[in-house]
Formats: sequence, C-alpha cells, structure tokens
Amino acid sequence: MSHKELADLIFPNAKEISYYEGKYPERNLTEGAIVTRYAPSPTGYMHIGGLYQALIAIKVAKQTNGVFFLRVEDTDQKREVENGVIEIVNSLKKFGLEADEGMISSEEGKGNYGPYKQSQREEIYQAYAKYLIEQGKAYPCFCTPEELDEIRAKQEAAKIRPGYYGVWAKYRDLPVGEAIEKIKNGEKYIIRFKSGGREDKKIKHHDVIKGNVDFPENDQDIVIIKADGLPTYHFAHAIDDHLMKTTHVIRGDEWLSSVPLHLQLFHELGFKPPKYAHIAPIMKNDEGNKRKLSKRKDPEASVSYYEKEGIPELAVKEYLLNIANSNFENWRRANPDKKIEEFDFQLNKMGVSGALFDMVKLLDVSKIVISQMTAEEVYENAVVWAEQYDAELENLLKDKEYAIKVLSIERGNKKPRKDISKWSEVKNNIIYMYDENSLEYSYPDAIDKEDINEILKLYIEKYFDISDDKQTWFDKMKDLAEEFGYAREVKEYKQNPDAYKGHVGDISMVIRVAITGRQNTPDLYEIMQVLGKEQIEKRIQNAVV
RNA sequence: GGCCCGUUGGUCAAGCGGUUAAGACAUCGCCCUUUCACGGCGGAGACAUGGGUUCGAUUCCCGUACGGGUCACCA
Repeated sequence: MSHKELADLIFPNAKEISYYEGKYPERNLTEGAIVTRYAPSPTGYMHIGGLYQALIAIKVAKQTNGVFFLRVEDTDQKREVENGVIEIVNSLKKFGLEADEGMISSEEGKGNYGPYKQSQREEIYQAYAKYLIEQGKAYPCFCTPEELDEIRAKQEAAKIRPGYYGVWAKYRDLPVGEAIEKIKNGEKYIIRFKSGGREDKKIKHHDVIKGNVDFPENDQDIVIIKADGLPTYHFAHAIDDHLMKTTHVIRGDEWLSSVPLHLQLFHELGFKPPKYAHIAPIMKNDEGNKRKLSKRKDPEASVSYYEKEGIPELAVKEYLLNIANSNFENWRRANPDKKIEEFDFQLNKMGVSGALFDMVKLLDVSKIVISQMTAEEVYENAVVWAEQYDAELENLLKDKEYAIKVLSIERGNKKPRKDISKWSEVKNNIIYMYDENSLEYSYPDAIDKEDINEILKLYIEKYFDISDDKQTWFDKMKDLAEEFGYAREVKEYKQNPDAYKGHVGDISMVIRVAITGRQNTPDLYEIMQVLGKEQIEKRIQNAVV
C-alpha cells in the first residue's frame, strides 16, 4: 500500500500538478514590477478596511508597472452573501480601483491566470492536495467535529496548547492501508497537512511593513481540504498566489501569525514564497478602547456610508493615503494639482499599529478636494448625489444656470472657500439663495435693535443700486455706516471705540442678515449680484418689521 | 492563558544615540478683511513606566503596565 494508491483513491480524477505549472507561466514583467491582489470574501458590504487594502495594493502595482488583480475567496459557502461579489466589484469601480485581472461580475473574470474565484478552482486545489498526499505530506483525518472538540477540551483542562499536533494528531501516522480501508468503508474525512515543524524552534521572517518578526515554527496539522471538497484559506492562498504569480501579499495583519504556516506550505509545495506586507487595521475609539472599525457598530465602516453622506471618493482615497503614508500630506501640499497616481507610495513607510479613524480630518481633506473643483463639477456631483438621496436639493438644482451662478460665488480663484465638505451639505449652503420667505433674522447683539429697521429702509431708499460695481457698493456701505454713527473703517473704530456705535462691518452684517437670514455667508456683494434687484428689494422689505 | 506585535501632544504622525522633539487636523489668540470665510503669524499641548548599557537615551537591552492580533473543517 503506497501513498500513491491513497492519493488515487481520494482524488481519482485530479490532474498532475505539472499541468497547472505549465498552464500558468511566469509573468513577463519588467524588473521590479510588483504583482498584488485584493482577495476578499463575498460576505457582505464592502468594508473601508478592504478599500484601504485594495487602494494600497493597486497603488504599489501601478507605480511599478506591475499587475493588480481581484480574487474572490468564497470557500466558505455558509458565510457567502448574495450579490457579494458584485458589491465588491462595483465598490472598487466607484472608487476608480479597477483591477487589471480578476472578477468582473458574479461569475466572470478576465485575465490569463484565472479562474479568479476560488469556488471555481476546486480541481486545482485537489491536484495539489493529491500531490502532497503522494509525497506523504498530507493525509486523510477521520476525526469528527465532536472528537476535535473533545481533544480541545482535554487540552484546555490540562492547560496545554490546543490543536491538532504531535501526539494529538490522531491520524497523522495511520498506516496507509488502514486509511484506504476506512475510506472504502465510507468513513468521512478531511485532508490535513502533515507538519514537520517544531514549536520549540523559531523562524525569522521579514515583513515589508512590520519588519523583522520571530515566530515559533508551525507544528499544527492544519486542514487543507474541508469536508465539502474546498480548500481552507491557508491552502488556497499558497496555491493561488503561487499560480497567479503574486509577488507581494498585502493583507490585514490578522494574518501575521499565520506566516510560519504559509511559508511552510510554500516550501513543502516547492513554491517560491511571496513577500508579505501586513497592514494594521483602521481603528475606532470605543469608550477608551481601540477596536477595529466594525460593520455592525460603526456606519462609517461600510464604504456605502461615504456615498450616502456625499463624501467624494477622491477625498476618501486621499484620507486613506494619508493614514497609509504620512508623507503624503506634505507631498499633497507641495503638489496640490498632481494626481494621486503620481505620489510615490512606500509600503515600508506604513505605520505598524492601527490608526484611529478621524472623521474630522477626513472632512477637512474633503473640503480641500471640493474647494478645488469648478462650479460645474460641484454641480454635477451634487446633482448625482441629490437624485439618490435628497429630492429637495435635486429640485433646487433643476435650474442649472442659476445653480452654477450660486455655486460660483468665491470659487475658482486662488483662495476658494472651503465651506462644503460633503454633498449632503450643499443644500444648507445654498438654500437661502432660493427661498426668500423662510429666512430667520438673527442680528448680532452688538447692534442696536432700534437702528436695524432704519438702516434697512435707508439702504434700500438711498443707497441700493444693483448696477453699482463692487467699489461703489463698498463706498456706499461706508456712507451708510457714517450716517448712523458707525465708523467708516474698522481701524478707526478700533482706535476710538467710544466715538462710534460700531463700524461698517456691523452695518454690512445687518444687510447680510436681512438678505440671507444668516450671519455666515460668502461675499455679500457677489450674493446680491446673483440674487438681483427684485429679490433684494423684496427680501429687505420682508426683513423690515 | 500561550505566542506575536505595538505604546511620541486630543487625533494622524516625523524622528531611530547628542534635535529648541518636524508637520497636519482639532483648539486658542492676533493680523488681514465691509461681513463670513480663505490666508498669514503665533500660543498651548507629547516621547507609558521602572531598571540598565552609554560621556549622553525618545531612539539600544530587560522588566512592568496598558493596547492590539492570533490560537476553527471562517476568511
């Protein structure tokens, strides 16, 4: 009885591995080109952490003229969610992170190293599992889940390391003949990897991000093929990243402690291992404790949150890049007009521990991104967002010509306003330019209430002329101020505050509040030009009590 | 609990044996400004802790505390 017979019995139809080795040749890439991948499980909505990983992976691949591919890891059918794959594909697309190869819909992929969905690669895994069995490096294990639980319970009771290893690996040394007999009798089994590792020996590993890390060798006989015939993550990772020629495995650092196992698997399979870059997760402060951003508890963990809020994709990417390479910020300030693609990203400059997600900072990045857009761009984005999430705003934006005028105020110059951080704020930012009947008037306390009506009346009767240029309008404000005992210049007032009731700024504030219902608006002159003569007259009349 | 990893201002973070310990967001003040912003200038604010090693430790070593990860027929 030989290992070969056992292997043939278990996987009678599996091909020779040489078939696959030949089918997927080395990639013809230039020196230094990096091949990366994003390999999510289709288990629900896309997580911001996934986007983060994908962004980094694609950045690294692109800037070295390498390849970035999307592989779907759906070996756990129990957790799979309907439309999970399409959700991932669409999310990536929305953020402009399209893969060179990989899944493009639920079932289809593109590229020469596919299939890119693990459930479609079953025969490949089985071929390699068969190869390992033939080599005596893998074997069938007949333990039931209940038996495994018992073993673990015993180990815990005895306070020793749990797991399937050493003397606890019940079937690792079962004579081949007996294994064959059990299989022929119809006993259920899974395939385990036969580890030659020793827990008391250390391996050294250099992680691109984490640096040098020492681990004990792996001595666990982990399962490689499950009862359903599909591989576990570890096995699929080794096979796929070898066959797909991944050079850098960029993944969450929850995998760091699996590195000894993975290296061992690559070695036993005769593969050249990839470089590993383990990314720290994005954290959230939860009552003093740091924890991973959680899809269940934190709405901002889902990428769909940003869409709903109307935070531009570019802002999210810039913020993420900020977290990933802190020198990005300096680069951005020095190169405000350059594209993200031009930034030289360095994996080894990534922080080793997880950063707390900072919404305030994200919104600041977003403000800058939006402030650099033209009125037209802001308009288009706001419309797209409003169609989906805000019917009222959508309605306001119907009159495109007027909307563009409104959005153009203090935009497009060298120092654009930064008062919109997300599309959901646009309505509040422009609504007073539309509805003159729902304004609320709240004047600064410093202004004598008695004066307000008189200022407004006099302004409209004596000074208001829509055709005034800015300087004339300006001078008239000063005249008006003087007429009411307010200083023409702020400086004059400050030098001699007792001589005046206030200064010209107070007067223009009165006009501003009357016209817009706000104390905080962009340049008043420009607003008045957009509003037009009739509107202004009407608004000031409304404001007069 | 075992094994890994980490700990610089409120947050993100540079620095990696000798620095006045960068910068950004947030915060405060001033200036500019008709107003609101923008912008400019400035303030406050940090090397978890105890031992070593060293002429000298934020930087190196050990311990402690705290935080994170991992120990599945899940990824």
